[in-house]
Amino acid sequence: MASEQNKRTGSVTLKEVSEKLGLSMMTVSRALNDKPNVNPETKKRVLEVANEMRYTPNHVAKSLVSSKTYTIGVIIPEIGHAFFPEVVRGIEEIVDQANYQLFLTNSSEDFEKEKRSINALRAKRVDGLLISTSIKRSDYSFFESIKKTGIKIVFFDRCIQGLGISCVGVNDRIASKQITQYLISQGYTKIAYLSGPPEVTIGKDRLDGFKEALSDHQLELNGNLIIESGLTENGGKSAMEKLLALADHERPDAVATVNDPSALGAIEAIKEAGLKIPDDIAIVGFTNEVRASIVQPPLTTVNQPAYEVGKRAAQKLLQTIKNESESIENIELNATLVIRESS
Amino acid sequence: MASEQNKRTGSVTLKEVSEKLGLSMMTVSRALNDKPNVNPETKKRVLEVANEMRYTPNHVAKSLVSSKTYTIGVIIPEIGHAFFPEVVRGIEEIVDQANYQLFLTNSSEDFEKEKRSINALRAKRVDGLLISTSIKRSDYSFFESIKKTGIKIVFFDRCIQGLGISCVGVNDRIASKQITQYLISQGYTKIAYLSGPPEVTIGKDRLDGFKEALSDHQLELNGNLIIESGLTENGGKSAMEKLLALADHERPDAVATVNDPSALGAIEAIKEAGLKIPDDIAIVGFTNEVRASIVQPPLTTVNQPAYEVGKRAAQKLLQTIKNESESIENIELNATLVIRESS
DNA sequence: TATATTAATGTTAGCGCTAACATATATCAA
DNA sequence: TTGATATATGTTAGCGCTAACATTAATATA
Repeated sequence: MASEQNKRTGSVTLKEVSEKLGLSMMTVSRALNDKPNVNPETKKRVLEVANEMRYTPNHVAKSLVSSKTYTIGVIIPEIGHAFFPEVVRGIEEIVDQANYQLFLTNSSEDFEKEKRSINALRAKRVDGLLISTSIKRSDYSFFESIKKTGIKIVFFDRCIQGLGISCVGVNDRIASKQITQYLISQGYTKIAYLSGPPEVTIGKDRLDGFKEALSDHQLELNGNLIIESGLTENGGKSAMEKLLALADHERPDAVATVNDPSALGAIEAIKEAGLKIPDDIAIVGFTNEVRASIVQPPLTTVNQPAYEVGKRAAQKLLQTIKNESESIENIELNATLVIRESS
Repeated sequence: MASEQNKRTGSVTLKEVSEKLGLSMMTVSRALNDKPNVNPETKKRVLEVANEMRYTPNHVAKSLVSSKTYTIGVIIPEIGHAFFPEVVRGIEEIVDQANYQLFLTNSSEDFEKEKRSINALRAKRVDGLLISTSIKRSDYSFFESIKKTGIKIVFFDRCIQGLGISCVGVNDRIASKQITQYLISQGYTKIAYLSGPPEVTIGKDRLDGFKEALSDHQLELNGNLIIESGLTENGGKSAMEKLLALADHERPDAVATVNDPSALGAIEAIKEAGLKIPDDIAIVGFTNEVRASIVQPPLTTVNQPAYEVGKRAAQKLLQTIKNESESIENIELNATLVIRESS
């Protein structure tokens, strides 16, 4: 293209602009960065010429000088889960407003990949990291060691406690308690629960909330009515089939579930058994994914403020980056009940 | 923490590692980057000490030297649309395999934001850009000008032709033609169409495919049966209401639509009118979003290979980055019909 | 008038790294 | 023994930019 272009990279450098103007690089730099002590007319000329030459500042060089990259890294366990794109939308909005850019990596629930990504992002010198971890075991030494490097981190949705790292999540225990209380208030008494994997926080917290609601209302906790379904539709279906195979006097009149897919699977099983929802068995989900409103009958569930989680996590991270002494917080957002016809 | 840490950034530098080892920076650099002419024993020591000191190479500095950042930028119109997270998943997979990182920005269908993001990413010196543009007008001068800067670009899903930029998309015209042909093969003859905005490629292409299928089968094109619905559920519903208000002899026996939301809206209208699907009116969608399989009756629609679009686009971009003389291609992936009960 | 003050610009050095060239030592052929 | 060749290491310069200090010219103050 134009003759002023740099041979090496194809882009115009400060030096080239300053030579064209007959000024020092420093003056041009000051003019372009709104620094004081630049003659207004000089500034005008600089801006004109820089524009004309299509000068684009090299942020790589800027970052090397300032040791700030204005980038953050985001680690998502699975972008395919409807929850996370919404979180990312929230993060992106805040990050964009602050003129940061966002590196996205999808760990696909693979902790090895997550580690590789985090290390790559550290090498890229991101100013901070927003992590929803895929780790299932309790070996948090990796996070301990990267915390020691001083990089700013905020966890979201899937948090690890006790590391002194801020976290933004949804209070799953309370939400699960609320939706169970709702079932109880509707007069159901034999309430079953399709639980998630106990080693994952959401699995544990939601089950805890369920149990708490029962005991608050002096309802007996029947161990036979708590079945592990995992987080999938298939899991929900086969778990429900087990419940339906119980003797009449044990059979539940309502089912709470760890998430919507699990509830959707359970609905299938109930329908196949020729039973009516909610007349024979009521059911509630957790997540409020797209299908929840359209399944027959529409599913009562819990809406998680995904977008808000993203926004708050990003805000917290940017504050932590800006302010060396920012406090470590555990921010829990409240989910809301979405009452539909399945209960 | 450890005393070897750099005062400025908190991270260990090559210089610090080399001083500890009593070697020159160059030797250490060579050892760490698997360059030839390093004594195997020296290399071993270097690796040990670097590890011990938790040395993390500074890619910002590397990038400045090499003018390669191993990053690409991805511009998405709306991460909230189910199609795009899948595309991103495909992109991420390829990009990760090649040890690149991915900057994600969500333009929210706002072209001004899109431009700002592209410029910011250029300043960050991304090696390439993957763009699904939000532009609706036909002023492509912005893309012409950034193309001149020499940055590598591949469009995906929403392409702009005639700029000499590669593109990976789904052949909407053919897919739309196929699903219409399917309706025809089922014996429907009075087929209506709920169209998208004509100024968007998908709006135009899908309508074209519909028309082509009709004319290929010598079916008359009744202008009254083509109604603009936009891309939303509400639009689909009110467009369908207009069709239902037609005189009996004009009323369609089947409806093809520009996308699933529009079809879902139309289904609502048909149900409210007390008509049966597909007995009174058949309907087909386009996109195969999550709700399509769960709506009553399950919706016959077109499945777009979103994940594949992402993969191919990322592959093409990486090739374009690697190979200066990579050809400009227009890659069209085929959508597949998903036959369900609504037709 | 001499001197301090401010405004506008310039020079130097360095961010962390590596390419390119330079040097030292060991190994080989003739 | 001499120089040629290969191996291992070191030195210099520079990527594009800016902080910090230096200089010059213009203005204000005593």
